[in-house]
Amino acid sequence: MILDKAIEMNELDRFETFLRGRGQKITKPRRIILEAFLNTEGHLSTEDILHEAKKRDPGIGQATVFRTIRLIEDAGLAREAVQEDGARTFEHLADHPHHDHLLCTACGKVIEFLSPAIEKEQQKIFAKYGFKPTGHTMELLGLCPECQAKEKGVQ
Amino acid sequence: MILDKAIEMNELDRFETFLRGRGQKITKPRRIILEAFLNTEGHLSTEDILHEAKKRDPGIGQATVFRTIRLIEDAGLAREAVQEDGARTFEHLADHPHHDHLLCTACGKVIEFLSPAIEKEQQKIFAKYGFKPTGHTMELLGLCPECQAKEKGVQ
DNA sequence: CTTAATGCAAACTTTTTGCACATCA
DNA sequence: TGATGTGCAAAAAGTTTGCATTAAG
Repeated sequence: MILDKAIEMNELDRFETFLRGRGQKITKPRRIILEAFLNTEGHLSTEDILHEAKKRDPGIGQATVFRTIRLIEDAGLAREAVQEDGARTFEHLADHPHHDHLLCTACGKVIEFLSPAIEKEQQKIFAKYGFKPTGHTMELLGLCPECQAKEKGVQ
Repeated sequence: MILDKAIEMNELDRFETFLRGRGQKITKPRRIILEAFLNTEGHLSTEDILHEAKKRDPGIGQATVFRTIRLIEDAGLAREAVQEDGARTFEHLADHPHHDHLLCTACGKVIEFLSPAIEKEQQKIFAKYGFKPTGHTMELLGLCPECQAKEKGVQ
């Protein structure tokens, strides 16, 4: 708990520094929305974030959530991660340097992984086409062991 | 032209077989929408597809486009490829077995590539977590050589 | 105090649905 | 002919914007 808090403070600080740097204000709703986002694990939809924020302060409006998510993204604390079904979700970035996703198309389970071999190959692709890398996303889709078992049982 | 037509007939056939297999009907709007989609290169938005279909038959409604795109996807002839900005686009699949994308975040240019080394590593990831692979998407984001040059010039 | 941010509601955008009519098998 | 599909328009979702009020610096 103490550790969690420490990480969160750190991110709150980063967010505040970011806002101050752009001459923007540090407001209660912004702090609440960031906190709601940081304290919830996984891939959150805008709706999830609104819901979490409302738990903390029911007066929060969704417009503010949308506006603040954009700020959190700009501050480099969140990344939009589009799901298979096209749903827009956001994931933490600061305490999650970089990873790719392996997801189960049946139950929606998400496993995060990092493959240095793949990262290296990606750099080769960038170099081959003369691109300056700025980022990448990779999603591997499949059936997790549990869902494979379930599938066999049912059919 | 003759070759194009041959490929297209082939895909139309596949689509018709798919529909027949599900007891669904092969209608003029469905043929027109598939044709509009197949004859336009690149990554199409739903709007693009509607526009192309309307060129061929102005009577086509957007609801039919949405309903038919889903069929085309289900038939395995198209894949949804979500763009950086969250826009929903579709790309051909049948004449385009598999590839990944390298895209320029400045001008939106898309380069398709295939890296056997990456494909092999991906299989290892699936195996490591016991997943049965069903697909994957990978997008590398960067600045293309032209936009790098432009950036230097301006700044 | 001054400027920016908020919450609400209305406006937009994109996608889906209901239904009377048309079309395919 | 009977079931399915179509186009239209209305409804739903999801997101953004305008504006009077509130709050931060």
